[in-house]
Amino acid sequence: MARATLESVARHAAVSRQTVSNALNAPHLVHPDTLTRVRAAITELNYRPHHAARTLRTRRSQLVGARIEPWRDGVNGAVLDRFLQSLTARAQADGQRILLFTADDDEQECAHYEDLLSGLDLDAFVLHGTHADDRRTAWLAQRRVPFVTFGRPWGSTGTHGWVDVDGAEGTRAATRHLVAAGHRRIAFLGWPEGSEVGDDRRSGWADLALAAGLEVRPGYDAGVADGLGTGRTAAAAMLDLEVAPTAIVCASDSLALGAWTELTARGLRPGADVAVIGFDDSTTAAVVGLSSVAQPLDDAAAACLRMLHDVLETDRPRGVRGDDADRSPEAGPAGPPDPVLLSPRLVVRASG
Amino acid sequence: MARATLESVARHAAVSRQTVSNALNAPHLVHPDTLTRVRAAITELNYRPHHAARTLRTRRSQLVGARIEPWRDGVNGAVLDRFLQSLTARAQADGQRILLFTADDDEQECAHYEDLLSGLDLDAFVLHGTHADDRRTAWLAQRRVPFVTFGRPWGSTGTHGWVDVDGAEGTRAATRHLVAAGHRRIAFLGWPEGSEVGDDRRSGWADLALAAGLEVRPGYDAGVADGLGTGRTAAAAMLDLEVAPTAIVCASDSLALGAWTELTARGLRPGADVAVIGFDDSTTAAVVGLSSVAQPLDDAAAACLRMLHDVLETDRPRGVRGDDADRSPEAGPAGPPDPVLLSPRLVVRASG
DNA sequence: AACGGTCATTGGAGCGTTCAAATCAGTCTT
DNA sequence: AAGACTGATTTGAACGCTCCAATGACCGTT
Repeated sequence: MARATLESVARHAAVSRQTVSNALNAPHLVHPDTLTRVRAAITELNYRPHHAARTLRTRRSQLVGARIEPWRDGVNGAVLDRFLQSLTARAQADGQRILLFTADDDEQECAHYEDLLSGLDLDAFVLHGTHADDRRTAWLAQRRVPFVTFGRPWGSTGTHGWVDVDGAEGTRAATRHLVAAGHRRIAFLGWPEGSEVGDDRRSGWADLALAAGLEVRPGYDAGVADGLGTGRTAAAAMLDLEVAPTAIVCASDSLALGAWTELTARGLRPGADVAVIGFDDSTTAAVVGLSSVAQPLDDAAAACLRMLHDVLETDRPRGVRGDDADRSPEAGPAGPPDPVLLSPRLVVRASG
Repeated sequence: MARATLESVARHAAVSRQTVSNALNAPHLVHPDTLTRVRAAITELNYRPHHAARTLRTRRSQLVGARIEPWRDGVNGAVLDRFLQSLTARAQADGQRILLFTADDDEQECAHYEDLLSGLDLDAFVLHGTHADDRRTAWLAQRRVPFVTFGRPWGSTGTHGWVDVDGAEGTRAATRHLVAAGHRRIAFLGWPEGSEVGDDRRSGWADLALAAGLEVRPGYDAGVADGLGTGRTAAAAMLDLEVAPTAIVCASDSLALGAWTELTARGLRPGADVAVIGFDDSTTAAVVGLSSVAQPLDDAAAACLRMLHDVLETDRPRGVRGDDADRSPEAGPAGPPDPVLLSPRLVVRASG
């Protein structure tokens, strides 16, 4: 059976091509009676609009590009994986699709943008892992390509829409929870200074430690590379202090699980003897009973797509070609959408 | 600057549209001198073929669909993540792109196939997580849609191309390694019988235990749901046996890490006192020093795409429309490509 | 009864590409 | 020297869709 086209549906419903097209894309333009007749024909012939033909005409592909990472560390990899999963599900519900690509660095990523834009007419991109002076956002903004980032534009004056999870709020909540449980000596086990995400998470702990007048001793603030091994040795050093902390807030589950391992090795019970709270709520944390700060990845993905939707609406009002110079005046530049900063959720388990 | 088209390139090189098209798709048809001239024009105008237009004409989109999982367990999720990453990279190098979609079950997945095929003209699919009587493969095969699976067609007589990793070979290698190290009482900690992948991994251990005449006592073969907690309790039960095993081969890293945790809790050193070997080579395994069987995911992805390439070549010789009935005779049905069964690699670390 | 106005619908054109057939040299046959 | 053949290139059509301008039909107003 040959594929159904607008033409064949039109013949079947005794109307014109354009009316069928309108029934699909602008139902308010077509008479109710005609509408039902057309819709019947559509289902009967099992018609599906042909994506490529539509793209060719409208310059909209309903495709959103997302980079998949070459493999960072265990924790972040899993986070991206879950984010992508949510993104795919949300986009799908909205008639859009996620197209994957890889790149070794930001420069190569920009080159891929070029390919994907002129070759596949991608509508937009979702970036992640933003950092200060990110050339990717500059590249896209300059060319007026719609995009949003999962991750705020650290430092630089971001003129684009972004969605992020408030890391400081997460560690603050963790620390607050520990304070409420009676802890006064709460340490922070994070990454070396200089990583934006790490510094942010550290600041939440530091804020509350100051505000609550906690007993912060030298050695209560460690910064090591992410990993179970490094986390374990750093935790060991804390426990060996003359006055050891009674709780440790960590910048990642890897570090927290390292601390957890060290505790159990010493015969200490996480939670009962020394509290530990991780970050990212990995499945491992769930299994061993490690409290952790969970990022609302599904909400983040939804927010990204909602924002993208708005950007696409305001940017190209009604199929206007990208002829630069003369943008339709009534739409205006409209400025970037309001950023979204989501609060993470503290998942309390046995460890704290 | 308006986008370059075949037309504009043609004018610039003083040839016709079609010659430029040929220079790209069938260089042997065009005169060497003309070729260089056209190529110069292409680079000068920064021309990129327009994907949608080509798809509209040729019915080939260069797009391959892959399903991203709604989140299984930690281990399998990571495996899929790494596989997708490799798949994306390999496809990209070959001029193809990976398009993501999600589905709650096999039936819904088939519905998506329909959408993706007639709407987006997807060229092919890569499936994973195959099982006996998989309706997805039946659906695709019946409609003659090109696809390969990562995972063999368990039980059913698969008439499609597939790539898989030999799980039995992995556990066999692990067991062999332990035998070589002098172990005689080697237990297996796996999943309940009935899961195809789990049974396969168990069989490798069972094979070698028989062949090497190992001392397999009651309780040396456990089957529990995947997870750290379940693994730990199952391992505890083994260690409590009157004659405990000196080594444990596991069906997953989750189980192995559970066993590992139980060992350290008892003051036993993994490797020195009781050997433990996991499966899937997770990052956690790497960090804690757990030996594990690594799946060659990058090779698997490459094999999938190579196979897909072959299927696409033989199936639609030269842009032939899918008019069923009259397939070009010289190509013939050609049958499914030879399956690829990859051997996993045992990564030996401190634990065994 | 002629006029402007809204609503529903229509036909033609064009998006950028490839296919199929046609053209036009030049070379080899007989 | 006329025909058949090869190789390089061109032209028109088509893929399925949406944009745009135009067409009637029907309404109320002057």
